[in-house]
Amino acid sequence: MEPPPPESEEELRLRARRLAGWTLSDLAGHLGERVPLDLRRAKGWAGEALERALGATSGSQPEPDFPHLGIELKSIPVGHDGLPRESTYVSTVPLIGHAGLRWEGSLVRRKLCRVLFIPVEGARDIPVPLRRIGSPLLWSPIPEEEAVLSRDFEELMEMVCLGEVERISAHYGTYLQIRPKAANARARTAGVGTDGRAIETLPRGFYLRATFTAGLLRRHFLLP
DNA sequence: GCGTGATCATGA
DNA sequence: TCATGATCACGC
Repeated sequence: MEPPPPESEEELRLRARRLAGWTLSDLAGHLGERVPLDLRRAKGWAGEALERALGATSGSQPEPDFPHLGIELKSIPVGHDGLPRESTYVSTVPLIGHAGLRWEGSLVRRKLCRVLFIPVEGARDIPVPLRRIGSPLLWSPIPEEEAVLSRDFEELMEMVCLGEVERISAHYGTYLQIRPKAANARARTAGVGTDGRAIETLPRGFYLRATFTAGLLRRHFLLP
């Protein structure tokens, strides 16, 4: 049910390809689990179930899901048109001690360097157990995409380091954006305020815009 | 609280 | 209608 980590990229591709066409009910049965009938209290279930089925070294470590292969796994909820319904979480935003952090040395780059996207039907009118898993896409950013991602990252991190975290909204960034990533709006973590003073602020995460991932899927599949 | 997996719910 | 800001669960 839960295989060891795949030994090669090819093995991972084959495992993912085998899941295409399965429903979430099939996936749960394969893993010996129950499918949640409502995702409101199980938002990460599909993504975590795919990790288990593919042999990702689970856990919440800040590194790609398949560290030995340098591959990050992302399930992506798609509508009836096959296009993403949601943005994609990438990683936590380092809010302190990262002045001068460049794209090249970032966790965001390490994770986005190679990503296995697995589309999953996400239309709300399809009961969760009946939602189907799609064909996987092993993606790496083309130079033009990486250039934009790199610029977004460095511009956003510059704001963070200059003490402008509180001024950052999800409107900033072309492909990459910063949004809250916390249990609730009262959560607090250490950050830098104006004048470089320490502040307590809402934890944030980097996300890929849905319009960006839509572009990826369009490039590789026949989509509107 | 942190970092992971994300989707929900509502205001624009 | 859709993206933003808010929220849910889990292991540690």
